[in-house]
This record gives sequence, structure tokens and C-alpha cells, in this order.
Amino acid sequence: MARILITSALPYINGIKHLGNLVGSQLPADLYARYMRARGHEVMFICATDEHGTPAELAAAKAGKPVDAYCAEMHQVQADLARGFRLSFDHFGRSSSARNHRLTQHFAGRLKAAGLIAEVAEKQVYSNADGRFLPDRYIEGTCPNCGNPRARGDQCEECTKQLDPTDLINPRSAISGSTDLEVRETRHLFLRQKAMRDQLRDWISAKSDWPVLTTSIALKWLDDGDGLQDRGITRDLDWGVPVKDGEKDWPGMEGKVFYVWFDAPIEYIAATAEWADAQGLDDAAWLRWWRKDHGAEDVRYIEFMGKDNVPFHTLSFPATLMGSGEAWKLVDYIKSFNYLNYDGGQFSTSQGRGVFMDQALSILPPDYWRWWLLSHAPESSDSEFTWENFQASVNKDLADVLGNLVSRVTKFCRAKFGEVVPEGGETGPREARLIADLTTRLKSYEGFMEAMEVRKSAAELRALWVLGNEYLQEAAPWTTIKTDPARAAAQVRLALNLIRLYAVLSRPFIPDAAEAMMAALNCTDWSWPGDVGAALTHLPAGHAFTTPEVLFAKITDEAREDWAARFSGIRA
RNA sequence: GGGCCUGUAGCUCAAUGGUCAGAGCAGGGCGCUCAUAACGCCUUGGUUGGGGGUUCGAGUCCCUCCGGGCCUACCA
Repeated sequence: MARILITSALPYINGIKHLGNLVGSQLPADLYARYMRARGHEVMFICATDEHGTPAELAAAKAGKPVDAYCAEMHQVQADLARGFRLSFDHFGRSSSARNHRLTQHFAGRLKAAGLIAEVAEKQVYSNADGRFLPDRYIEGTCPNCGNPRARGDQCEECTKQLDPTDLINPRSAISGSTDLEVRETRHLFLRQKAMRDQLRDWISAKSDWPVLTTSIALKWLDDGDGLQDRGITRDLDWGVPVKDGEKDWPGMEGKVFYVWFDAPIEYIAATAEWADAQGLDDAAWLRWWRKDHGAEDVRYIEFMGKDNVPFHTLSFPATLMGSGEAWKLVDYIKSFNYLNYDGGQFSTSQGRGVFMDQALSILPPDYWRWWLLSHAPESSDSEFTWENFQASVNKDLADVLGNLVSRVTKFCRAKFGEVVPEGGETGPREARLIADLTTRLKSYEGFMEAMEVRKSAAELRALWVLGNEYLQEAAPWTTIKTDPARAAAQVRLALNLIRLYAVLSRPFIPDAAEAMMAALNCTDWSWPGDVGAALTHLPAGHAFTTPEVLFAKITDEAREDWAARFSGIRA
């Protein structure tokens, strides 16, 4: 038995996430966590809301609420949706928690002691009307290069020229529109990543099994141009973790908070501490997951994220952990994803384009989404959601291949033998072949799941289901029963056990359907099959079952057209 | 501008430089009748974006052109 620590990139607090966000981190992380638990490993699966930063403050202001109340509310919404999609977090924390405040301040203090924090005076744009410093992209003005009147302070989207806010002609606040801006000097803390460049490169270079997508992004940042740059880790904001040197004040940093990208990954650790608190456990309970000098030496740590998150997880977060001088557990494998597009364009939170988590659950149960999203996960390149594809996959894979298999077996049994596992008869060569085929496929499925090959795992699971239909077609108990009822009984007994096998194997992908299958079979033993032949004799003759309702209703053309129309436009 | 990824059947995707480039869906044919008009078997589809090169051998490596996407450090 291994110990596996799994984290999903933290969803940002300022609204409901769309399906692209879901499939890029939380859902595949859940698949992996469920699989590893099913195999008997000890799993700690952590996620949280990422609550700090300017967008959260602005979203709260727009909602007319204090930012802490807004975040508390949105955290609850996201937690409910996570439950709705059956995301099996051991803990879903909050980056604004007391635990994260303390840990973030602790890391800052350690980094300072190690000489890895620099204090730098900077000039930044301050908006008097907004009463805040403005991040570059919250300043708009006319592009000096192409004349676009809506250029942002970091870049002009028309001519793609990189800009400095002071380059803009007639600059104004993107928040209030105010032109009452001034350049003020402010002091900030920088994480001296440059000093850790070689250490980071050595660490990344040793990860030969990481995907190109991950390492190439990291190496680019390490070596491009002047190489890895120091990163500012503080901001002039109200909402965030107050800057402190451990538990001591940090002279000159009064009124400032840590930058969201400094505190957010630390929340992975803090959320594990929150978990221990919630369980009534002491610090040793979470330290054994995170500190190599407190028992985490044998932990395997996997992070799941979208490709946009890779730099922070390969560079600044490891720099924070390494630089502390303490024996923190570093990530062993990063599984990163490309983007999911929606019907020819991008999902867009700001434009409300695409399907959002709440909308998805309002029209179909979570298994439908889980299956489609995972079997089409954007692993090798960006992938695309279309309603036609969704309808076709769900109807064919879930309703026809798996759902119908369950129907035909249980209904045939009910009609000929009653709702009880039939007795008598013996299996023969065809059954032996089925077991051999299942065993081969199962090994392959397990291999793909271990390797986090999400699409290939889904394809292999589907192939396992198909073996069931092939067997039934050849065994044809509806014919056998006319001449050899005992033989038909053995075939049906095996087929009923096949449903249980499928429930166990399918549970990481489609937990609700798996549970419905097990409930129908009146079975609670979820043990993973070590030996397929033995697993197919699990339900003994005489065991009662109930014929389940249709597992997956098909998506009609009318429904598909209706949804395609409803979700093409603008979300309020 | 720079960097990275990507282009394979009508669609969604596979193929450590090595049999005839494979699956699923869609299309065509046959079978079955237990089942959600479901299932099974057979089958039609490809000059691997274009051009050049390296190699005994290229979807795969190199150059170039064309198309799509991402990142570029103060959105997160």
C-alpha cells in the first residue's frame, strides 16, 4: 500500500467555473484519487478555493458585499457544485483560512532568514478615485503604437505590443474609469528566484518522466532571455494574508498583503492542516503528508492543473518550499492539461460562453458529464466540446454499451429465473475466454490509470464493457435456455457477476451509476478484482437482486438542440 | 517580435524511426431477438496540411511554407 497525496489546482473564487476549468484539474484529480483508493492505497486528496487578489475584491464590490462575506458565500457555492460532480476531496479548504495565514507568514519568515527575500522600491500607478494601486491590466488607455483606445497597461490586444502602464496615452482606471491617476513609490518583497535558478533547474532536469508540456514551460522560464526573474510576492491590498515575518511584524510592510500566487499553493498544505483540524487530529496527522522529517518520506505527491498554472507549480512554489530550508515534500509528478474549447471557440467566463458547472448539473446527472469530459480530456492538445459529440458519446457509450447491458441481463434473468442469481450449470470454454479477455483488458486499464492516461483509460474501460456484450451475444442464453436450462443459468449467473465487476471498475469514472448497479445487485463489496475468474463468482446462486431503472436515459435530438441554443449566448 | 505545442479517415482521437498508418462514432451489408429501435459480425473511407532533405526505412528526425492554439512573468 502506498501513500498518495493529490492536489487539484485551486479554483478562483470569483464565480462559477465552466466545464473547461473542471476537466483541467479537479475532475481528473478526482478520477485518480478514486482509483487509488479503490486499489487500497492511502490517499489524501486536497483542493480549496483561491480567494485573494484584486479580482475577488472587484467581484465582491460588484455584488455589493464585503469581500470576506462574498468569498464565504462563493466558497459554499463551489463546495456544493463539487459535491454535485462527486468530487471526492478529503478536504475542500479556503486560502483565506487561519491555517493558511499562519503558514504563509511562516514561509515568508523562513525565506527571509535564508536571505531569499529582497525588498525593492517600485513605482506603481495609484488611482485616487478607487483608493488602490492598480495592477497593470486594470489600467486602460490609448496604445502609443497602434492608437487602439482600449489598450491595457500590460499589453495592447489589437497590436499585441507589450506595454508599460506609463506608455499609455490618456490612461484611466479600468475599474472606475477615473483619470485621477498618479505614480507612487511603494516597497515590495521579492522572492529571489534568480538565486535558486540552478537548484530549480537541477530539480526539474531530474524529472525525465514529466510531459513535455510541463518541462518545456518550466525550462522556458528558467532560461529565456535573462533567465528566471525574481518575483514580487506582496501587494498593496486589504484582502489577503498580512505580510509578517513568521509571527513577528515586518517593519515597512504594514498594511500590505502577500500576493495571491505566493499564498495560493501554500494552501495545499494549509488545507491538509484544515482537514486535520476538522477531523479533530493533531498536527502530526497532516505533517506526515507534507514533511519528510515527519513521515512524508514515502509519500508520492501528484499535482493536477491546467497548463496556465505550470510556471507557478514548477518554479515559484518549489522555490518557496526549497528556500524554507525545511524538509517539505516537493511534487513528484505534475499532470497538466490543455484547454477545452466550446463549439468552435473558447469557454469564456467573462462572456458567459459555454456550459458552467451549475448549468451542467441542472440538465443532466454528473456521470454524463464526468464520462464525456474524462473520455475527451484535453491531454495532448486542446479539445473541443460540441453538443453533437456529447450526445453521441453519452448515448452510445453509457446508454447503449453499459446501460443496456445491465438492462438485458437483469431483465432476462427476471423473466426466466426470477430476481435471484440462478443456480446450477457450469461454465465452459467461452467463459474461460471471456475471463482471459477481461484479464488482459483489465491489466491495460490499470496501467493507463496508474499512468494518468485519462482518455486511454476511458477507452479501455469501454472496451471492457464491450466484452460483456460480445459474450452475451455468443453465449445467447435466450437460445440456450430452450435446450439446456442449467447452462443458461450458469451464463446468467456469470453475467450478473459481470455487472458487479463493471460497477467496481467504472466507479472512478461514473460513481453514481456504479452505486446504482451495486445497489440493484444488493451488494456492498467493492473490492478490486485481483483475479477476474474469482470476481465473477462473487455473487452466489440464490442471491437476491432487484432489476434497476434505466441507468442512463438517452439524450434526444430535441434536448440537444434546446441546450445548444440556450448555452450559445450570454450568461447573465 | 520571441518561445512552445499542434495539423493523421466525414467527426473525435491512437500509433519507442521499423509488417499493410489503427480505434470509436458516423456510412454500407449481414446476423440476433434477452435488452434503452438496443447488441454482435463483416465492411467502405487516408498522397498523415504543402514542398524539400537525412535514412536501408519517415506520420515520427531536419529545413521551409501554410493553417490552428498557448505562453511571454502585475488576471489568476
